[in-house]
Amino acid sequence: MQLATWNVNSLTVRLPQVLDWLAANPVDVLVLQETKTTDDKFPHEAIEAAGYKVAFFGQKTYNGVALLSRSEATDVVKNIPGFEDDMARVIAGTVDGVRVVGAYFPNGQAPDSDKFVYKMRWLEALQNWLREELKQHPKLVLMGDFNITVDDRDVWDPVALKDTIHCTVEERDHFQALIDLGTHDAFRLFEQAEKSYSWWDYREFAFRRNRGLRIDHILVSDALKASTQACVIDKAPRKNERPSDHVPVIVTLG
DNA sequence: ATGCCATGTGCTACATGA
Repeated sequence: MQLATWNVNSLTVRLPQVLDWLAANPVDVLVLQETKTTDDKFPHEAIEAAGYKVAFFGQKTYNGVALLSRSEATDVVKNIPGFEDDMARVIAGTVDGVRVVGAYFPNGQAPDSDKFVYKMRWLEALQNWLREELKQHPKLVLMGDFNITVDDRDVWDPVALKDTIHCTVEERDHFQALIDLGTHDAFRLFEQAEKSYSWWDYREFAFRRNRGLRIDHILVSDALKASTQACVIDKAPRKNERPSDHVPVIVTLG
């Protein structure tokens, strides 16, 4: 079973690239972030024609998430239960016995901003919900755009970016709290090339210079760790015309 | 210190992203 996550930065713009990518990478599950479209405009027919069931949860202009799967997802949940949120950031469902949680974590803007306070509240709520989800569904995958670098290996210039957004101790402590619930950063279960990133700024030729961050992650629960066979970042779509600034991350479960 | 680019809205500039 293969599962993937991709922040597409507007599904309206990126739909042809998503369909091309799925044709070349026929994963069983793909979660999308930043679809940036309302549910009435979501391109579900094109996705279904490509052989995928799809659950989606969006809003105008910002955010928006989707869960594409070969088998239809059951027990679909949108956003974090009990956490009041104007923003469409989470979609979860059970696919082939695996609980899949796709999430677009808040950006946080700057460590001294109101948006950072919201990010911390959101992370706290996610952690509390995930603790319960893991009890219900030991086989769980949390994946998406975390907007957090796990450690300095995930940062192209850790000195210059020390304590800036995505690199603060507070954010990394929250990431560790998710790990402490009984999950594993699938990417680091395997040997990886140095300077592996999942996002590069559109400006300053950041991709060509490999000035990026690894902020898109896949966490597999304890019960899935032994069957986790590979985790890779697919940089190829970043070379497309009009690329997303993020690329897909893929995990293979045995 | 800011914009550098990209997206959506729709204000022919602004908010947001990371």
